Amino acid sequence: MSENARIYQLPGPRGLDRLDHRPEPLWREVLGHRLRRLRLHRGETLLETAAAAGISPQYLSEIERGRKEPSSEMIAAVAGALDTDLLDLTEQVTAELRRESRAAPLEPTPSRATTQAMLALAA
Amino acid sequence: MSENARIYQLPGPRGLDRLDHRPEPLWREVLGHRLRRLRLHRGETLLETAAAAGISPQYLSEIERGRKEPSSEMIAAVAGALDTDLLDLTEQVTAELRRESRAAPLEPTPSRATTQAMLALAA
DNA sequence: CGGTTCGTCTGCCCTCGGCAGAACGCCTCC
DNA sequence: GGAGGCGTTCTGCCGAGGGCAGACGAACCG
Repeated sequence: MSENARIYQLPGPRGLDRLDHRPEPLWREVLGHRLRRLRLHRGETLLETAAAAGISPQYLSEIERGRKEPSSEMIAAVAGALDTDLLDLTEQVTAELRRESRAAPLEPTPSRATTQAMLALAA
Repeated sequence: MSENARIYQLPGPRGLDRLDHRPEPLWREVLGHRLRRLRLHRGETLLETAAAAGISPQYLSEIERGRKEPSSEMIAAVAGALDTDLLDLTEQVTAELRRESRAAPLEPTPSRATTQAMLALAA
């Protein structure tokens, strides 16, 4: 549990709760976000999931943070390691994108303004 | 319309109607398939859509055939050229994956056996 | 037949995927 | 306090492959 507490102390909600500020986030961002969510939900470390997927933990970290563009085989490998598949993943990515598009209206919602203020403080 | 007639005379249904024989197809295959469907539905050539997306027609062809792994920015650019977005695309990819998973039960369906016979003849 | 259009093949430059080692932050223990 | 362990991110770098231009093949038309 201490690991989870540590995770929540990471730099900011941006890594976990906010995607990029573009009109629409990029595929790798949403995907990565979803993969991290799944991994944390299973209570696994980068090391464990990466090992199960046959990749390095460093690389999995970058995938989750949308820093690298995983190949389709990599996506499949990580999905397998998380006991899910491409169908589930794309479904969840779709759901997340839908949530995002609803959460980004022309007028800022209170939680959105709060998040931006938090980001300004962090910067 | 002659262009469409020509398209249907391409090497086989595999390019358009059958994805890979793996338990689950790869992301780039389903995505590419979907992108080609969209483009053809709009009656556009590779040249037109590629130009609108700011990429080469050769490259778009490869993306559509699942030969190359497009970056997230490329996916967004092609989506934009096809007047769609990532949300729509992932939604359709999900739908297609669902269809695929239903179309691949343990016992072969008649259409599946027919397709395999066709592929054997083509090989 | 030659010309045109469309899609695919091929070779290649250069960007970035994927890794290993280093660094960082946090926690526990002595 | 320091040492050690753990989890994650940073950094540098080799080689895989993204993306392109030119060539090629198939189909169609006059």
